[in-house]
Amino acid sequence: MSEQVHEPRMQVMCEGPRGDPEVFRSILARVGDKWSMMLIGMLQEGPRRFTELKAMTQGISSRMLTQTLRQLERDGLVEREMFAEIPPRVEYSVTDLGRSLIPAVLAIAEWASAHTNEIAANREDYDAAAD
Amino acid sequence: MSEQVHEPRMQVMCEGPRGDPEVFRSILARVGDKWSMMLIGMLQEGPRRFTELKAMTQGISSRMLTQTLRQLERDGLVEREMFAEIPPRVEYSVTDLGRSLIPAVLAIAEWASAHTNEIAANREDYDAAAD
DNA sequence: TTTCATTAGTTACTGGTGGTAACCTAGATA
DNA sequence: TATCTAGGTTACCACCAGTAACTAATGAAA
Repeated sequence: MSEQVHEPRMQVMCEGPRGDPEVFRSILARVGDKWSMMLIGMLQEGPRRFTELKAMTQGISSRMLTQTLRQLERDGLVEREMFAEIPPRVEYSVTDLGRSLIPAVLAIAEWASAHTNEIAANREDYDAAAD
Repeated sequence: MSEQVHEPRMQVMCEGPRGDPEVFRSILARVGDKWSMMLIGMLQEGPRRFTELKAMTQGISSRMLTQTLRQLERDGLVEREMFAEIPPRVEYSVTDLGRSLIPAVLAIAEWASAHTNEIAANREDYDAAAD
């Protein structure tokens, strides 16, 4: 009776995807993750070594870089190739699946970029109004 | 010399947006947030009261609902209207800014939905390979 | 032969935050 | 007097993102 029917396109946001909702959530969380999408962006240009990525991603720690790359690898968005050399060499590259994610992320990133100042202003107003 | 030039469209993901990078980051983080986009999706159909939202968003606690709505309000994505009645009545609605975010989020959500099973399989393979 | 440098990490620790359960307010109702 | 309602707040705990420091293995340098 009081049950509302969601628009079909919104359903994916509210009710759930075609698979496990928890996996779905974790994918969205990965997009919002501080480092993940930055790394995917960097790897788009070609394979990179651990130290290169660490240098490009200024501010990231070894632990966070390892952790983020491992998660991306686990999801199949990034590939890791290890060479048995001394000193060790490891190359990371983005997979086709990872590449296919980029346009969608770019859309969000561009919205965010376009509205960053507006939102910053909203926050200032809100905080200022808090008497 | 060895400096690589990023594609301009990727720049927004790696280097930064047109505004404060921290604000930009926090916007991406909000998209990845467990509840935020779900609430925006629900409010798209029209204004909702606190208790309605709590019932629709199964699993959320009062504290988390308050907190998430406050953040969305602070960013200017959601509006809060309070009526001086007893018992109190509060209505939340999505703003134009909030509405403008939806298509971009939908693109991500649809990618996630389409690849949920593939990624779940990748994770199983990865975990199984961990000897 | 004792250092040092290099690469790709790991380990111990800590602060912030997501989440639960219990409580609060003010008036109407029984 | 006790209970119900709506829309929260408070006290509390557990987990996890993030930092700083350390490590393994080897070749080169002194």
